[in-house]
Amino acid sequence: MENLNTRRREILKFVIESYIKQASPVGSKTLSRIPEMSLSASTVRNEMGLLEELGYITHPHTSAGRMPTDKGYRYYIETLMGPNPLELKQLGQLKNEYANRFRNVEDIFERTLKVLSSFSRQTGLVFMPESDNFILKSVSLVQMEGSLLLAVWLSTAGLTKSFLVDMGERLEDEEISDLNRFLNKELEGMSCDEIQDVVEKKLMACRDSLKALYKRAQQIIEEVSGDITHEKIYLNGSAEMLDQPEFQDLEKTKAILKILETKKAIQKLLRSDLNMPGISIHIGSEIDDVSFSECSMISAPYYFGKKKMGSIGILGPRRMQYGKMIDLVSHVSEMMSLSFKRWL
Amino acid sequence: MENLNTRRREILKFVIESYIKQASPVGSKTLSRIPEMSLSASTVRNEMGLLEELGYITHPHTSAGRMPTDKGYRYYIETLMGPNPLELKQLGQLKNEYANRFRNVEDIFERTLKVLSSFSRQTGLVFMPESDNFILKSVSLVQMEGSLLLAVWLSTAGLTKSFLVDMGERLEDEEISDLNRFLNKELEGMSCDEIQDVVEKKLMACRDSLKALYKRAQQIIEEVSGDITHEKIYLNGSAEMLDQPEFQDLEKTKAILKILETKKAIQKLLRSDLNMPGISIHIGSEIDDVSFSECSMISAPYYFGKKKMGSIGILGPRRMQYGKMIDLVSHVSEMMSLSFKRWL
DNA sequence: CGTTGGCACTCCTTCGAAGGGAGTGCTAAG
DNA sequence: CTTAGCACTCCCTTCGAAGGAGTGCCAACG
Repeated sequence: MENLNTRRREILKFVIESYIKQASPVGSKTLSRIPEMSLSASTVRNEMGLLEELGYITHPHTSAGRMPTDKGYRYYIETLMGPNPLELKQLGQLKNEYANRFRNVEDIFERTLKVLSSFSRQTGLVFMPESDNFILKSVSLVQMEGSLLLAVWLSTAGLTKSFLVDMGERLEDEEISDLNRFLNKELEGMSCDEIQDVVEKKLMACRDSLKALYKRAQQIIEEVSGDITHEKIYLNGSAEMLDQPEFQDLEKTKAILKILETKKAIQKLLRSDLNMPGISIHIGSEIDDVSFSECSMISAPYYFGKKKMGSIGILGPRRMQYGKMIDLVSHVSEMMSLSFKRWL
Repeated sequence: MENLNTRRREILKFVIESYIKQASPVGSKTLSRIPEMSLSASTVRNEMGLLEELGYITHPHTSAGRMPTDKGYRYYIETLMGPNPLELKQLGQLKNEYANRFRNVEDIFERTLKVLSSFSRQTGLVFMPESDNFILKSVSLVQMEGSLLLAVWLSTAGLTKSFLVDMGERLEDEEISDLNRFLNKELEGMSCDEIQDVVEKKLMACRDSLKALYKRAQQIIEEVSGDITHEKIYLNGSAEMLDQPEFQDLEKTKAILKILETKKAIQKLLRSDLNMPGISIHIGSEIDDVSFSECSMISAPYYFGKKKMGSIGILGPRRMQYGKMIDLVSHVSEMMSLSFKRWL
């Protein structure tokens, strides 16, 4: 990698930054004109030829200027790019979005999604994995019509999920409240997986006087089974980024929109990013779906307390302002994580 | 309206149906070729000229065939269109999607959205209005860190919403369960609006011995205020319909996608449709946003018991198979409503 | 009088050729 | 090593011609 001397790095940097700004290939003449680099177009051409040979830049066709490759972008992000944080004003607005206390977790997710898309003007991503992160805080049972019972599960993070369970016969009010107490006592603080695995043993061992209760409890838990949480992913703001010139090609754009709508590919990527520490960046074809060869994605985890809970990110044209976008995602993930602290 | 004799109606019908199928203007020669209508192209031309004068069809330019106007489509739907229900196979698949019992309301919404978009291959719409439909079934209070209490509100329809409330000081477990019982007893069966309006009077009048409890209750209710429900609208499946030829124009397509993403316009339309009985159809410019001049929307209400709860629908190119689509929306709304019956 | 064939006309679409422009690669000289 | 010059390549836009589809109108026909 280190076969680039200062001048070549300068040239590469300028090519990339100019391309990010202008969205059109940059030629040798343009470069020779900038005062800091007092070189003739011809010299620049030689250097650019070399940079192309090394795979950092490329040509759409013979008589066009140069534009960065994935490798070029990556080198730029890792080595060339100076600090380019959000402007203070933007950062202030961003903080403002998280200034009010949130009354429930759903609002945090919603706000985060909106913030990501509106500040980046690209597609915002919020991902919550199917997880052992679901730690049961409480269960509450509500009598419904006939033999039906509604079990509302609440996680420590404040997420609720309800299940309608048919108990076979209508329970007495008192039986329900006994059951309620019992479930809460036995299951509180357990993770999703534990509830399934351990519950049988634990409940099995309970005192004979509670056997009836135990049977009921099992009935409920069976119904709920492994389905207390499931992966969720939210996308927003795809339309606005379509104004970028890379989305001129109707067919390609449609393909991207279709894949975004299924959410699968993005979901997979965010899931694997969760295993990485810190911020992940995928550039162009590094996203394995061909349709995204003109896109990049930046993601970062968010935390519930000390525990990684999920990840957020943005997806936009490969030609994006990486510095600012990385800063954005990183700030948002931090502020989002902070917002959870009331629930701890 | 009734200035159309049989032959003209036949011609209009054929023009519309052919245009729906082929997506390109239909000329007099095409019409004269069909055996049922043994007329010369010239005669057809005369009739078409008249139909155009009456505003049922139009010309993109002099040397193009005819295509329906909004008025033409409406006349077609209301008068010309024969019964054109879903095929039995499709209907079977549709019913199959609702064959399993749903374990919670969110699943019903999710499934419905998916069904609408996948069967129509257009954008599916599910709308839940901010409503007096929220009838409180139960509240459950959960102790969180410090002085925080999480209040989980459950509606009769099985929707939950949670609110984190700062009580100022940490409550005793017993106090919480008293409060819990109290709230449930006093508020159960009340609508969203009533909770706000009546609660003060009702709680005010309570026995002195409960005054402390009352104060606490009020604290919680204030926090929750009018925000127990808010309007929700879900869209899905916009990408697939972009394959239709009307979405060739990139700029127009972008405009549509942008407006779909804000959801506002659609939301407004669905809201007003709720006041109509039965199925609503909006054709082209009848949707007041200009971007939708090439689109139509079909919506129908769904019921929770006897009560209108919200509406669902589809949005697609104006050139759609109205018969089948109306049948689809109507079946889905019915099946969705049926799915709620377990909660009643 | 409704129906029909004929015909001129309009307008869109496609195609290819021409011209201009931008940028390159190579070469030779400084 | 750097630079100026130059031929070359390829894209993009413009333009006009050709072809095609469909109309509107007119005159003739039963």
